[in-house]
Amino acid sequence: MTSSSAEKLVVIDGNSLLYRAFYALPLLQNRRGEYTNAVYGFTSMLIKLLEEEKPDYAAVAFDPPKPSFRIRIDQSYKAQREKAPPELSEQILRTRQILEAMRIPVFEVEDYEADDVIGTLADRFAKKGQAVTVVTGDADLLQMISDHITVMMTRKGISRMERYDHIRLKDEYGLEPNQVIDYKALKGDSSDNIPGVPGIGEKTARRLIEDYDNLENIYKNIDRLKKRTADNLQEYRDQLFTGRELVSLRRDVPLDIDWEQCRYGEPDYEQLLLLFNKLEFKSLVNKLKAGVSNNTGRADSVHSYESEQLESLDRFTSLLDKLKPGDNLALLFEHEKGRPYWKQPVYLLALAVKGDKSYYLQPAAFGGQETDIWQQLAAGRERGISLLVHNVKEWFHLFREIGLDPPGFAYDTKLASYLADPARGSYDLPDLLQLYLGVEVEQNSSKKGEHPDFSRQGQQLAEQAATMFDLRQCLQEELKEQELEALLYDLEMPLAGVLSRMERQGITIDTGYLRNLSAEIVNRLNELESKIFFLAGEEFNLNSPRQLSEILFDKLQLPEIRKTKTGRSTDARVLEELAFHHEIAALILHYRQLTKLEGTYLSGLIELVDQKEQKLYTNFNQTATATGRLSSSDPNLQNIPVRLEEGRRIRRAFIPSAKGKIFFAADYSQVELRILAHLSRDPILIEAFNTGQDIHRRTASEVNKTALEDVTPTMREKAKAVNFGIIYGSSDYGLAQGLKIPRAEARAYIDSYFERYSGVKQYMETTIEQAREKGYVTSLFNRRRYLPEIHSSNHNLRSFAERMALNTPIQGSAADIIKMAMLKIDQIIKDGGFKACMLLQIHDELLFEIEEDELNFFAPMVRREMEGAFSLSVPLQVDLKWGGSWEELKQL
DNA sequence: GAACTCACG
DNA sequence: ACGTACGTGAGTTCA
Repeated sequence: MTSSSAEKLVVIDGNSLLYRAFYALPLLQNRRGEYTNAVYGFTSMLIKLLEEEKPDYAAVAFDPPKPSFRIRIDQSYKAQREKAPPELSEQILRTRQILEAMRIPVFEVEDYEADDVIGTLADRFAKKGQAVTVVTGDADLLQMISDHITVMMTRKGISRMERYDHIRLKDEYGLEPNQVIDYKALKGDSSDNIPGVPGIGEKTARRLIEDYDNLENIYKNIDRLKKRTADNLQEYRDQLFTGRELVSLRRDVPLDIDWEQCRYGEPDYEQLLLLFNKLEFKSLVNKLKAGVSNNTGRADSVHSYESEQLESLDRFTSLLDKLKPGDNLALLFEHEKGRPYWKQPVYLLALAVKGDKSYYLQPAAFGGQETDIWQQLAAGRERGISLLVHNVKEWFHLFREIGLDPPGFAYDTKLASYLADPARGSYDLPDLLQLYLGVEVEQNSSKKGEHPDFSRQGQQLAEQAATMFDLRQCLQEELKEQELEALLYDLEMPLAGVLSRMERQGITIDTGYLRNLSAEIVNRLNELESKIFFLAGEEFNLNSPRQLSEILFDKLQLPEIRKTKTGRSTDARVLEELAFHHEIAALILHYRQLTKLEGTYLSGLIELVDQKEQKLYTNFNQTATATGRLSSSDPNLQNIPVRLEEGRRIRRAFIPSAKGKIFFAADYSQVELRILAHLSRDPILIEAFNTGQDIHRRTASEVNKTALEDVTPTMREKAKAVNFGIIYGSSDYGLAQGLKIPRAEARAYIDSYFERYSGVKQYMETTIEQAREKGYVTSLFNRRRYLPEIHSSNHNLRSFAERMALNTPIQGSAADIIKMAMLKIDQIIKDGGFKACMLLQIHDELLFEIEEDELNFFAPMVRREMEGAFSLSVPLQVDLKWGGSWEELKQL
């Protein structure tokens, strides 16, 4: 028996556990499409084992890729065994990386199996009089059991393991450890291709061993056996002894063992966390973190959560003065509530010094000296201190608001994490800390109206600041791997500066005009409402689709065109149908149109106009879309009506901020189709753009196989819809809806398109193929979007992912290009002494307000920079317009 | 908070 | 047999 003072070795049968994990768990994948089930199962078994066994030493053995010496004893040994499926083999490398991060040595010896290595390790360790636990799913290893060696066998799935010592072995199998070999040789093993002896199965083998102890003794007493058994034993004697040789573990594998290297201590937490995050093992990340903080002394070296409030400017100054060039400072702050957010006072600032303490302070408490704080931070940057922030755009705002030039910021964890995975829902710091580091930060628990506890909030923010260094480390490695660094440093981070200027500039609104328009629309709404109620024969809530559908389909018995998830659809397309049956439908359509205008764009916008400046301040969100586009919110100025005349009148309220200024707009023409031409290298598409043809007309002529001159307006309209469809991922159903034609006809258009544009067809096919292979697609600038559902067995989800795979490189590249152009133009405005201001970006269009007399210089510059932002295999074309309001822009 | 509808590119 | 065009944000209703 083992004495309590003895040290313990855990030695693991790597292949056995990995196979077990693989088959016990469903085929899990991470969002990149990498299979992870075996790694996950293996790792969680390993962690559980280490927790329970608390070994002093640990080692793992793997089978080498080539067959062992046993193949020379018997050519058919393991011959029938199938190769591991690729979904499993691709997980071996990751498993080894995990073991490396856990600092557990891996043994793999050519010409020997893992079992032999385990036998040798266990034997040598046990000979020192110490305890060994062998972990496996393979009963062969039960032969190792001794006073010093026990075997943990995996059972059912991955959650349970059972320990075998010689008592349990005797109880369950009726065997002594050294009898395991003879027993198995007798009964055979189909999985290792050990034939055994015909007619002898588990029962007989067990009885024979029980009665006669070993093979030699069985043969000595062969006369006492049943004739049939005896005959078979005689006939298959050679085979039986060969089998025994195959089953016997070697305990003399030539190994140089340095036991100190096997000593189990601290894993490399950072490396392990990084791996778990890549593999998306959320529960293990949490477990690891929990383990880390339980492990006393370790928590402090991972994160220092100590923070101190700075009560005076002197304390702040001396803190900054102590910092040396190359030091890192993480910064977070919080505004008071209000709009626009960047005009609100900062009530809390938190700082963390890398490798040192963190601090928080209340800038307003320093009286008139608040500006000094920001000045000193900027000066710190000048002295070579790296500033690490989360959402650099807010910092640009902060400095501009107090009239300082913003310093350079070294890293933005928000933008970095967006590039690492732009489809994620949230980029809030606490969420990222949870996701990447498994850190559960205390969230501000003060409820509305409750007085927030400043020091508590300060400590929370300081704690978050302190963890940003580890977050940056993770993100830097991830971005380097994905080659996203240029996109971060040269595009998104500088763009944040441009966006902050645009947001600050705001856009002037003619509120009086908007109010008049609102009044007019409200009047017309009232009239419409009365007419509708009269036709319906009763009053009801027109804004409720539910009540409306009761009126239309139950009371008026109009035909139900389409269903929604929960009821009968009443959307515009349905109402257009119904207009053929009843005059109420057209009125409702008009009502809907006007309520939208009134609610969202008239009274909705008026409320948001800054009274003092008569301006609207939008937010350009840089981390909102999965494709790389910007979005605009509070208010959204990227969806101001333009298509219908009635809505277009809203734009008349958007005016330049002063006399002598005009609006100037520049928009890319057909940018997405041009990008498609470039990406697909389709000769027809390229030629059409290179010769400056009307692309929809050309498509119509190709698809209908008619001469360009014979294309009718209807044909062109349909071709336009087809071109849209192609960009969106082309489905016949979608095109049919867009064109209001039968699906078969839509199918025919698409087929005809792909017949002519075979380059596009091929591009689509290879794009989907690559998405499947890699699990993601990329834009021109290497912006990446993961599409985990491309592997879904659900047809619907998979088709969605395939259309995203087709659309994202196109939409994303267009976003890359206009962002690049914005950077260049912004730079030139600053350098060239232009008074122009960039106001809005609407995906393929930029709106500026400029001095009337600089139009002649400014316009060609903008065209040059936008068209030259990136060189495609077709020209980029930019159309220019100008005017006195956003409504009346005339072609330049 | 989900569902529906609708404004934009 | 399936049921969808791609990407957003905002207002309203209703459970």
